[in-house]
Amino acid sequence: MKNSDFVAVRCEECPIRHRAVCARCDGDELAILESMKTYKQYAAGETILWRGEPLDYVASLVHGVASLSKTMEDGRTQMVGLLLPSDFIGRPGRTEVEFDVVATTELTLCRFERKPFEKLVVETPHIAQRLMELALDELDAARDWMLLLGRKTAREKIATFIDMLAQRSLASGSANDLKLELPMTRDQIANYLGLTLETVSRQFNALKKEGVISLSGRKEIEVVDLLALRTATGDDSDGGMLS
Amino acid sequence: MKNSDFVAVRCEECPIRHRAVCARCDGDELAILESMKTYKQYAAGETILWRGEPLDYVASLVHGVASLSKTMEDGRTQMVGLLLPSDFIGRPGRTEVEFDVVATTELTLCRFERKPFEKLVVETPHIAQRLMELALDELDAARDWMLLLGRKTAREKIATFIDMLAQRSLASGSANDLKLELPMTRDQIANYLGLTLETVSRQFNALKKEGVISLSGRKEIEVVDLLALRTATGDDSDGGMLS
DNA sequence: CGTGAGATTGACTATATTCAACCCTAGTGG
DNA sequence: CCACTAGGGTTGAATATAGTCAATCTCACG
Repeated sequence: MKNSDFVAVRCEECPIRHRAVCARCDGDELAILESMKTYKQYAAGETILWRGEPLDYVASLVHGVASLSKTMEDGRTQMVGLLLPSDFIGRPGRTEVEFDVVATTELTLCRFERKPFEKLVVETPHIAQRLMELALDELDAARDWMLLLGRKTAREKIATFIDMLAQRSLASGSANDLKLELPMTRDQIANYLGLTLETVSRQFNALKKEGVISLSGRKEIEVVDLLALRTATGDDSDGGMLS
Repeated sequence: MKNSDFVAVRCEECPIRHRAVCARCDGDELAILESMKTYKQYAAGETILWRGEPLDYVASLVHGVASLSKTMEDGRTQMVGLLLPSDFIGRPGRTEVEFDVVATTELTLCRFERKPFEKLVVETPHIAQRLMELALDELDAARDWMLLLGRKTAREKIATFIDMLAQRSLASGSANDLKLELPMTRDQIANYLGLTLETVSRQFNALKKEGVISLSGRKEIEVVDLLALRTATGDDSDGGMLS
């Protein structure tokens, strides 16, 4: 489904109903959220929030992909998070974010005004609990990424990145052939992995030459040899035989 | 104060009373925690929790320093968090940790059995809210560290590390000369910064040669030129003039 | 005072970056 | 319908930065 096809839906039919911040809500709670929400679309490349900008809305990502990134004075940038459908933007008790939030694909947000939402969080343990879980999931993801950034080789970084996309594709139950669409340009992938875009390109083509993946077009990847890919991530010695 | 001198205290007199998970608790809530808590000491180098081990206790770090680290099959390790006094170990809804928790100095924990504590969290919004804040603080710290790991040079990493220690020393109100004690060995610092211990050593001595810091003994550092140190972190162009 | 873990230093190497040229290809307008 | 163009991607050569391996030093401790 293309993002531009998206139209507002009732919460009960929302594709992220069971995973977003509203996951634990019962009917009454959902009705309140329903009355508060507004949808907003963004085009690929558009900045959703600038670092330091006051945070008037919080939101759930309905579909599409967004990135969180930090930039140094001299222009070096590092992506510090990747937001996928059901992920949450904004946090209780903070009035601004200290990174940029950018749409890497077309995307749709389900937004709530921050102030009323914060009031709702206090009154609704189901939402507070789910927010806590989401924050802890992000923390786990950040820590895995720290290991990647600090200790993995370029090859392992690329393999880990592709494997992550593959896992997600399999988990989301869609076609279980391993054809993936890259949600980012080489440059953005480089910023995510702490590499340069040239190194990203070289490693993609090295894996292709070895027959681990195949590439076609700019954003299509197919995983040809999942076992070899797993081995190349450096994460485990058995190439993921247990999964 | 040496850790070994620490003896159990009443919560009201606890050094981390206003920053730990109990920060928002009123007298009644504090009385409940008081009745549940037990103190436990660890020696420097001792492992507090192994990755994957079942989590029977959660705890606040009363004093000393602990580290969270992940290790790859081939032995490469990356520290993914540094725990300072008032930081919390363990999390609601998870029965194990997926990193090792190690004491880098002598330290004292204020422990609670996990099950009763989780029950208390549900019944006590003051604790749940504080846990959320602590989790978000950790998330911010992790993201800053991702920028460091992914994009900073060895020199910038070392300067950032020393600056962080200096900030903390100033903040904790202790003597405002900039003499610091390193809470870790070169090897541990290397694991924190995504470097090798040789590179850590070389960069420390380069900064010393340039007169930015001075070193004496194994763990004593003095910041001689804070402005130069700030500049060397790469974080801002003005060397921190506004602070 | 001796010992050993931790730290330093040096020489060499490897990996990824930098700089530069060139190549696709999707989208545009003639 | 085709040629043009620009943004993204690839490839190569030279370089730089941090890693590796190895020898030596030094401090803190018994």
